[in-house]
Formats: sequence, structure tokens, C-alpha cells
Amino acid sequence: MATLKDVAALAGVSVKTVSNVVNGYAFVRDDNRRRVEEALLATGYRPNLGARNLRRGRTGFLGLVLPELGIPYFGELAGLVLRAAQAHEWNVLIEQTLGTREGERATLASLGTHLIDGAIVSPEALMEGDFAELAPGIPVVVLGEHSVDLPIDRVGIDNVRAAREAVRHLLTLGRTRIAAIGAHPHRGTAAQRLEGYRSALAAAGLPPRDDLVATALNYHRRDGASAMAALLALPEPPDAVFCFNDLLAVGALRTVAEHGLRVPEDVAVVGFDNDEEGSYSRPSLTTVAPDKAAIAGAAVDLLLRRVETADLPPEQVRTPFRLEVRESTGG
Amino acid sequence: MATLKDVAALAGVSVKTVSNVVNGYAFVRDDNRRRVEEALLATGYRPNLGARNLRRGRTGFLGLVLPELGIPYFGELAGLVLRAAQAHEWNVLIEQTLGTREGERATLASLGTHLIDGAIVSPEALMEGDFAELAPGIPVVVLGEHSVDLPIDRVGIDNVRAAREAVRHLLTLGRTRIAAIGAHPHRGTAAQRLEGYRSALAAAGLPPRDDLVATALNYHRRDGASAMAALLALPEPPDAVFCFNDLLAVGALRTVAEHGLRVPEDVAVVGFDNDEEGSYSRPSLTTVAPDKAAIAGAAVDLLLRRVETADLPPEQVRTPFRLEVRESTGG
DNA sequence: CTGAAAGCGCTTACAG
DNA sequence: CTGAAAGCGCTTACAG
Repeated sequence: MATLKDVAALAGVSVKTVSNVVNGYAFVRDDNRRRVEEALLATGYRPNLGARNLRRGRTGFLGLVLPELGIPYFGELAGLVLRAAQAHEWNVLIEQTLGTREGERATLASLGTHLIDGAIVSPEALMEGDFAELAPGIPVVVLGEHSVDLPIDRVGIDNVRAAREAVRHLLTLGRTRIAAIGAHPHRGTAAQRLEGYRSALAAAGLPPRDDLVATALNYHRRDGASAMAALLALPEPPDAVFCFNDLLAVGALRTVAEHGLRVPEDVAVVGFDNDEEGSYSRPSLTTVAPDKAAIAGAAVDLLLRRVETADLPPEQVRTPFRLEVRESTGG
Repeated sequence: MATLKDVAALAGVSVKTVSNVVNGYAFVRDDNRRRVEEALLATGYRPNLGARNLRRGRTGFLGLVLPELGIPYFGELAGLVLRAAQAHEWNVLIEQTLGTREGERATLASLGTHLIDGAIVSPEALMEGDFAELAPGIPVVVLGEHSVDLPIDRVGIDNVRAAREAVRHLLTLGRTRIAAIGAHPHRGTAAQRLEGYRSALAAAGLPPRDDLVATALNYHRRDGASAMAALLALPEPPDAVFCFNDLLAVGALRTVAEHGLRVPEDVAVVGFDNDEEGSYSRPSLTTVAPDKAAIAGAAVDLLLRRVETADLPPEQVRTPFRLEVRESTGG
């Protein structure tokens, strides 16, 4: 593998001149430039990015910390972050935490190893104080709400408002026994969605019914299925359900059908995330659709800003969303 | 951020001794070891992996080249590769090609930049000769069949046999007009699955019907939906369909339902990949289930082997699969 | 068992 | 406009 030195020897100039050409420095004599370019081609030179970054004091990598790539929402989001990062010549180092607190702590701890310039973190079960594990000085952008109240850059939609809109939509269908699936003791996002759910009911003058709020410790399809089964076993079962993500909703759809009930006639269902899966399920799924590309783009931009300038005040970016009405609520 | 030199100064030893402790070299005097360990703790030292790798002549990174993380199969696979790589202290650099030939060529070309020790590549539209774009000397493991016939390490299931088993299953249900969705001019995997489909029909004495073989240039849900619509418009529509991945199958399921037909009574459907989505769809999806963890593990192992020893003969690893029978074929 | 020193491949003041 | 040289933070023969 050719190095700068090899190219310089072949072109009969110093490495400085080769470096100038490689890095697009303007003032290089024409004949030198020509000879360097020929030597570059002849040797098939590729810069050693490790060496370059060592010298420049940066790594060229951005860390992306998320629960699991196999979860559709995170797989899609990761793909969008990759694309946004590419535009800034950043490589992405993805770390999976598997959504557990230990996983998240271990990942954060391993991040401070000069491997990345900064990180985009999607916390799930992360608790107060865990962020201290992060090597000091590494810029971080947090995705979504979370229980930690640190002065830190954040990107996400307004979950309270989005949840309120989803539930209001169910109210306009005339539903009165609206359940929620996805409450979670340590998840900031879940707390926000629950708050939106409750405030929509309150605004409609409906008394809160705790038995209609189902906890989900995980957000997989099976958790939605089992939560829905419990709700349908209630003496007064729901006539609508707002699920805190699409996987929960897909599981709920399945359970409703297995009980011989119809969606939306007997039970209307709303999800959250706009996974593509939901537009092909039967019935197709009404869902809160966050602008995922906007989230990815804003997170990368914010991180870039903070990597370049250390002492900026923390910023919170609200990205847009819309309610995508489909068959599961009669759309 | 503390460097080896800082730690050495604090401990009153040379950097060599600190390096010995950090890297677990056995012969360090007890008192020196103790002082170094204290200094390590006091400074919160983290090795600069860039510098270490520059010195060691490796990068510590493995490249993973795939079409798109947002596709469930690849999201899941990427997660499994990440885990398998972690066990070997490898970081993973994911590159998305978006499944186009230009994307794949550009990605391969950019890989030879000292950033990775080797790559796991899942080619989609890659053609003969494109692999030459890869920087010479970078070890590569290819996932799945492909049209390029190079002496290169490969990992995948036996697609011909898997497809044959899937179609044989449809034959045992008494279906006689079995369609295929997913033929593709440049995709090696598609060619193998088509071959398996044809050989199963031939073995059953059924004449091949070209009108029942639907091409799909992409493998998304919408492509399955439109291909199925075309098949149902045939004068003699199919009574079963074998889709080359689960996304195509999910799209097909939707189209069949929209035409007022029942699955599996009117049309039985089999998919490929065992995306979790298919176990919650209605009806749930019969599918060829490759052992994805085995694929990820074998690919990482094979790559590791080749990174460590250059002149090994190319190897081809066949990973297991099974047919997962569910409701879409009456399971 | 351990120190002084070279060198991995780059970038970049500093001279000229 | 360009060269000689230092140095980013490591690891590792080479001496001792």
C-alpha cells in the first residue's frame, strides 16, 4: 500500500507537496502538481485515515448508540443517520445496548476511547447519573425525551402533543373507552406519551381509568399482543387503544383478530413511529409519523456544531410529525 | 485526555512499563505495577485506538457493506454481525449501497482506505469485475450467492435446496399453479431460488409456466403487491405463490386480500427470510428461515481467519435453514 | 524486569 | 511555492 512518502519519491518532490495536492491546497506549481497527480495514479495512493486523524486530533467517527438494529424503527433511523453523516464525511460507529441499563452504561463507558468525535445516543432505560460514564469532553446529542435532566443537546418530536393528537383522533371517532399500551417506569418518552394520552382524555371530560393503561417493559410485537389480551379480558374492555409504538400496535392487532373482534369497528388502533410494516398490515395502521430523516439530520448537525465549538448552550430541536390515518381507525 | 506519557510521569516509570501493564504483559515488578495501576485510575486513562492501530498496522474495524439498514432482514443481520464482531474486539463500519450497482461500486472503492481490516459484503446488483474496485489486499467475505465467480470466501444457505423445499411444501398442499415472485436478471440469489422453484415443479411433473414467474427489480413490499396484482389478473391465476423474500410476500398477502381472496384457501403464500413481521401478519407467513446468527458468526469468523492468514484457499460455508410453516399455507 | 528511542503515516508551523 | 523536521499517541525491538 503506497504511502505519501512513496508518492513523493516517485514524483521527485517532498511529502509536503504531495500532501498539499492531496488536500487540495491551492498554491502548488503546475509542473509539480502534474507529476504528483501522475504518481498518485500510478501508485493508487489512498490516505491512511487513522494516521490523518491521529495528526488532526479527530477520529472522523461519530458514535450511534441505540437499543437494537433489528428493531424496524432503529434500523431505519440508523440508515438515515448514516446518510446524514456521510454528507459531512463522517463515518458511523454503531453500538447496540440491547435496551438494558447495563448495556447502555457499558456502551457509554467504552465510548470515551478516542474512537469517536461525538455520539448520538438513543437512551432507553438510562438513569440519572449514567451519563457521567461518558468520557468527559465527548459531545453527545440525545434522541427523544429521557428521564435525565442534563443540560445536553436533544432532538425529537413533541411527544406530549403527538400523543394528544393521536388520542384526540380516537375521540372524534366517538370512542370513550380508550386504552394505552406502553407505559414504562423509567422511560422518558413513555412518560411523555402517557401525559399526552391523559391530557387528551381530561380535555374531553373523560375520567381516567387506570385499568386501561397497560405497562410494557419491552416494545416488541409480543408485548403488544399480551397487553391487548389483558385489556380484552377486562369486564369493560376498551373500544380503542393507543400504542406507544407500531410494534406494540401490530401485536395488538393480532390479538384483537384472534379474539374474533374487528378493527376498527370493535376496537380502533393507533400506533407510533410509522414503520413501513404498518402500511401493509391488515388493517393498515393509523400511526404518529415522525419525520425520521429530519431527526437524523438535526442530530448530525447538532453534533457537528458541538464538536466544532465546545462552549455552546445546549439546544433542543423539535422535529415535525403528522398523524397518518389508515384503516385501523377507519381511514 | 491522559496519554501514556502522562500516566508514566505520574507513576514515575517509562511509557514502556505503562504500556506493558495496559496490554497485560506479564513481567512487571509488583511495586511498579501497583503504581501504574493507581496512575491509570487517577488519570482515567483510555488508550487512543487510532494511534494503537496505526502502530500495529491494523485498524480494528470490519466493514459491513449492505443495501439498506431499513430493510428488516439487513437491520437484523447487521445487529447480529455487530455482536459477533464485538466478541473479537472488532468495531463495525457499516456502509449502505442502496442496492444499486453504482452504490456498490462506489462503496467498494472507498473501502480501500486503511479504515478497515476486511469487509463482509452483501452484494445485490454487483457485476463481474466490480470486485476489482476493492483495494487489493483487503480480505472480503461475500454473503449469499452472486453472479461473480471469483475465488472468494462465502457464507450462505443453499438457496436452491431451500427454494425447492418451499415449493415442495406447496405441492404437498395439492397446489398446481404455483407462481414465483422475485426473479431478477442480475441477482445471484434470485437465480438460485428460481432454479430451486423450477426443479421442484419439474420433479413433480408440472410443466413450467413462464407467465407465473414474476420479476421483481426491488424486493420491497410494494413490489410484491404489484407483482401479485399482475398474477391475479392472469386468465389462469395461481393457487399458490413462492416469494423470494418476506417483504414481497407481505405485499402479496395484502393484494390477495384486496382482491377478496383468502389465504391460504384460494392462494397459499410462502416467503423467505423469516422476518419477525411475518409471524404477526394476518395470516402469519410460512417462510424459509435461515439461521441468521449462524450467517453473521460464520462471516466474522471467516473474515478473521483471512485477515490473520493471507494465503488460504477460498472457503464456502453453508449455514442451516428450516421451513417455518405458518397460517399462510394452513400451518 | 525496564528505559531510551525509533517509527507507524500523516499534517503543519517554520524557514527559506 | 516547497523542503526538512517535529510530533500526534502508541508499540516494540534493542540494550541493559
